[in-house]
Amino acid sequence: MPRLVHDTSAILDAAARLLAAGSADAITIAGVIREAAVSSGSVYHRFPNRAALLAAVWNRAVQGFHAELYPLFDDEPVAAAVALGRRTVSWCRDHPADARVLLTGLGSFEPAAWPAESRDAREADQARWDQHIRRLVTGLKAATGRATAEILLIVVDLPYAAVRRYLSAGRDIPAALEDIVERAIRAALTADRRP
Amino acid sequence: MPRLVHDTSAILDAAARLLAAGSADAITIAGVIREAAVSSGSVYHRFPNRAALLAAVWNRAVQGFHAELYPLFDDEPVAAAVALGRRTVSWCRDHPADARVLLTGLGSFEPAAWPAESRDAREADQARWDQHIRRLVTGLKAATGRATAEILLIVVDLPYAAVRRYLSAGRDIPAALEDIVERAIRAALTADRRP
DNA sequence: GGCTCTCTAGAGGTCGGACTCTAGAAGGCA
DNA sequence: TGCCTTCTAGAGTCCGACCTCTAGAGAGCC
Repeated sequence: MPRLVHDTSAILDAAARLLAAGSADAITIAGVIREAAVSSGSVYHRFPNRAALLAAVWNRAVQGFHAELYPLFDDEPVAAAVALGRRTVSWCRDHPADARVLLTGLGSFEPAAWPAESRDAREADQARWDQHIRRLVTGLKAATGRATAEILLIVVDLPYAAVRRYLSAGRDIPAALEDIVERAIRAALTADRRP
Repeated sequence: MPRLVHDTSAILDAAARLLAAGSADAITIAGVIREAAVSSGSVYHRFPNRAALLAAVWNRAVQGFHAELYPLFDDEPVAAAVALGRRTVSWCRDHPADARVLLTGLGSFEPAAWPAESRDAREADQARWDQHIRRLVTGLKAATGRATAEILLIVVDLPYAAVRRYLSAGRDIPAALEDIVERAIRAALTADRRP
């Protein structure tokens, strides 16, 4: 009988909680079994191995994040950059566990061991994301005269840096951080450049 | 007979290399034994356990980094902030393995399990570093009117974000990055603020 | 040469985590 | 009611990592 006593997302939630309490290697099958109060049979019925579980944790987090940001790319370049920075901050505040997953970085999730379908799903989303970013960079080059490396620092890396300080320490993200990020992005994108 | 066939720093170098190839949990005693071509007896003669080895790897990296930056705090605030940003970039280029150690973050090195003397050494250096940062923040508040959170983002987190993109991907840090970081810091610290 | 003391080599003990396997619980359907 | 099919429980195997322990190598000193 298809009973489905346990919810798959509850297992992923437990894994994300373990990660928040340590590193990605804190996500062990034994740990998930304890944290989610589930048997090993239930875990292995859903995920063929630990790598597939890690892949599911990562893909769920990154797809949720991207889905919230995609609509913001439609705006005019500088406005889009500011909106992306602000929304990055607020998304991290609203989804601290998934934010910790992204902060940890793909490399810790052993993507080389993932099953093919997890890898394909990730690459499909990554390609779509990269395409959005490339279009935005092109627009910002025309609007501000900055080079690619400079734009990526201001638009992508700076909001990441803003939230990292608080997420990695387990502290709440200050309410003023959106304004701080916006000011920094605007200043770095629009200030006069010295000769 | 005090023979000292193996150098302790060679063991730490091997550990840093293992970290660069993966996460901090890639630093296993078995891995160090292989990577440094050393017996387990030699490792445990120097370090009572794995936590002490991790502590030595972390402390060596962070102390080397801080030692290079301390002299730069003596300058006038905005100039000091710019110099710190530039030197952070160049230090990471010159010491990629240690830069990867710092990038990984203290939390991955299980500081709770460290022996007391490693913990004391870390806290002493951290206190000295915090004191320098606090003085700089005070100076920058007076010079620019920014709040603490905004200054920390611009001065501390932004240079970190600039190098992270390249270090985590294992790519070389571009020669232009110092200039990019300097422009971003100056712009964010000195631009007019909207009401 | 003998003695000491530091350091090394490497065999094993122990433990925890990944994964397998089998018995069975329980809804839907004839 | 009895069968099928999905899902669960949990015991058990295997493997790798941390750490211990002992025998001994080799410089310095008498």
